[in-house]
Amino acid sequence: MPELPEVHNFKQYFDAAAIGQQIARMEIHDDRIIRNMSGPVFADALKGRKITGSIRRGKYLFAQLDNGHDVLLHFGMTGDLNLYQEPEDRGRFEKFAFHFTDGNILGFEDSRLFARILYLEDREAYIAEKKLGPDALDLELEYFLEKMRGRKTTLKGALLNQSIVAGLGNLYVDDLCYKLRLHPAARVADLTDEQLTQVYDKIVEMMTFATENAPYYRDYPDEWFWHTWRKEGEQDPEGEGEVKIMKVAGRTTYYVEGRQPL
DNA sequence: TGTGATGTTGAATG
DNA sequence: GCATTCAACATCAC
Repeated sequence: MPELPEVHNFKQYFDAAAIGQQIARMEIHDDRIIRNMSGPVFADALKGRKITGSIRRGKYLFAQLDNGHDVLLHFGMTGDLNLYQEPEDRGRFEKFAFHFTDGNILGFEDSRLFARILYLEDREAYIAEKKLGPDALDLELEYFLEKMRGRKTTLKGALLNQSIVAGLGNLYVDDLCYKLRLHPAARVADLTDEQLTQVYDKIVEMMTFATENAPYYRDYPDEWFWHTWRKEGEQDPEGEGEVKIMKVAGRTTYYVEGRQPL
């Protein structure tokens, strides 16, 4: 479940489990999600290292090592972390695990293998190469307006583009469009600066709420469009129309016909 | 049995 | 070089 708020939760979990820990050894069951080296080379690079901190940018979580390098943890669609002590508590989908010197084990699980794990000598160079945009919580209005103005793509397509803003995914973008009564397939170029400013404000508001209330923000289901009632044909709880499904930017998209006119 | 899934990417095209 | 679109990735669960 990884969009920005979920990765924020992963960071909190990771920090509590791993900061200050030394890696006694890595256990690797399947190295297909390790994208820039083989499993044995990855394990060798990490053995003996200490974890000193972590940095989250959008959906990317960089685990910092005591040699100045980083391990990038990107959770894909189904990535997860699992801290345990006994081998029998290993998750069914664990792909590799950090074995710390104090006996704790931090497993990285991923059923669908869309996660991306990279050993990075230069985090900033990687971010630049990827053209990864600013984290949604660090977004500045002027930057956002300049990046968005005149784009020919859809509103949803632009908000999913991690080089404009890092952190939004399919669910939160639908949520944002619903809240602002904007159609996800609206052309960005057709939106006014005033509308783009509303989008900006809503991005910051939603991500701030979710992270400040982490990990309990899901206890506020009424805050989230997708959480409680997202099914085609249902009525908008605010009485403005019927839920419809369409493909936008290649993703299944839910919106309320009438409430979100094109 | 078929279908779709909270994401990214490389290739193709404009 | 940039912007945009889209199939492909691999597996599981309903």
